[in-house]
Amino acid sequence: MSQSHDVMLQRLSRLGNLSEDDRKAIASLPIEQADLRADQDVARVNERPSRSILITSGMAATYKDTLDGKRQIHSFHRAGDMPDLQSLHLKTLDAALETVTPCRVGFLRHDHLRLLCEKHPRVAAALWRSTLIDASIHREWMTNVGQRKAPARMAHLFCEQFIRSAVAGLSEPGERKVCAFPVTQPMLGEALGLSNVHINRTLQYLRDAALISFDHGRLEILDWKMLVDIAGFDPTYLHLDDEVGSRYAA
Amino acid sequence: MSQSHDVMLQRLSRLGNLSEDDRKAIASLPIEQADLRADQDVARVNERPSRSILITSGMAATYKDTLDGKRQIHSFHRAGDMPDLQSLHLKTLDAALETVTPCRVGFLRHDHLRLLCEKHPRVAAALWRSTLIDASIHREWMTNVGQRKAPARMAHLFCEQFIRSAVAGLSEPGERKVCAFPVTQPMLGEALGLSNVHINRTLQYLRDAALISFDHGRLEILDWKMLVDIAGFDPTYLHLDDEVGSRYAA
DNA sequence: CGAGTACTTGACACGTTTCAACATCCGTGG
DNA sequence: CCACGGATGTTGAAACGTGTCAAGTACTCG
Repeated sequence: MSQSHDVMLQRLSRLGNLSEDDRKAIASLPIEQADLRADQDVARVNERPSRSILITSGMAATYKDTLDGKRQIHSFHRAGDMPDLQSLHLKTLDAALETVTPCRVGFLRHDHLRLLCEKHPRVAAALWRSTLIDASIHREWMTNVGQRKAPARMAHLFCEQFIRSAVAGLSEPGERKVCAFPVTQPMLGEALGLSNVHINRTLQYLRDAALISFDHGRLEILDWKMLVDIAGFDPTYLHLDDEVGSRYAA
Repeated sequence: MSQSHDVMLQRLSRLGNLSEDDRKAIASLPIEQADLRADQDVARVNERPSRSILITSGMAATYKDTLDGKRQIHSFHRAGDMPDLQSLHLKTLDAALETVTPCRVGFLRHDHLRLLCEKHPRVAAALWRSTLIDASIHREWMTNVGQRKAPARMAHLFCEQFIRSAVAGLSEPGERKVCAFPVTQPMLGEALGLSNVHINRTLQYLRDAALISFDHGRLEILDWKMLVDIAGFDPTYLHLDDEVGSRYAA
């Protein structure tokens, strides 16, 4: 059992009620591991992959380029995420995937996954559920970019990223709300639909209000309540377990 | 076999290769039909539904309200769409659903759907695929709202809506590109993240450029090539069949 | 040490929102 | 049949948020 198996088992166990048999099937799934450098294209638009990727460690992002040279980041992914699982049932990739930091990834062959799904309906349901949560996050981002002004939009992203870090067991231990968020300001802009200049100024605004600190890829949330308030943040869309979710409820 | 069965069979056949046995199973799925008036809430955020909805005729929209009273429309749905199919594997609804026109809908009980999925993996795959296409559309909308200016954004929506209408067999026959798109200008604004005033002006711009006509809920695309160009539209994200898709390719 | 990338700042331009008023359409009841 | 009311569409002017341009600083990596 590789580190990838471990990460995948943990994630799927949280996504559904698996039997011992299901777990064994996952554990014996062939996974090819690889280590990737930062800022590498992992999958490109219009490709027709025969395998999907599991992030085992590090951070990656999915995005889409516009014809006129802009791009929109759709999501930041951490250990346990399967950013292009959709390709299991959609021939053509409609979004690209790149590493943000150095990543360890696992490659899951589609034929193996399909067999697994057929024999283990609960695993299939968990994987399906995973893609449904991605869609839910997309809906929230659409709402974020479409309806909120820069400060709220950025605050919202920070709230989400901290929770996702925490749930993946990656936030720093202790009282304070600290996690890695190793993105540049231009990338923040591409995620939020704002220019890098405006990102810079909005960051200053949130910093000056003593709500967050953010540098060297490290995010600390100094005033969770206030940040949630500014963002209009409601974690329902992350579809966390009831106990986990209530910890971050508005 | 009700009209809803008919619509569902057509849709699922297009989403996957079904056997005769699969088709029979779908045909014998219990579906409760209902007729709804326009502007009715069908499902609300935070509900925990035990059934999903199939649009059999008419148009509906999914959306999300912001805490400060704005709202973002996530998608417009027509015959064959299952706008809250996600609830099959996500307990809590994170988006609401309302009718835009009078609709005939079919209610699909989750327990029946789960049984169907377990016994008919190809049907399961088709349903899963359907939710994955929704997610893909979400990604494109996020990109649209985040990166494109008003005219391109609106042009993009019109391109998509015409294709979805056509694929559902709802566009008017003949050479000209005409379909029903029965939404008000304020609703357009909620879909595109623009104020109703600006929607009005952008509409005038597209009309004056002789690209579209749009009134009384009827959309005609007068210059498809030019509209696609302005929008930066690429239909890949709709994941149409190869033959159908190439008809609208850039 | 040098070069490129990220970050920061200021001034200005532009797209979009807001506000307010008015026109038009449509269904309903008098 | 017409009068009415409410929602929808239209217009103008001003305010605001965000983008663009340009220049300079500070990192980081080779």
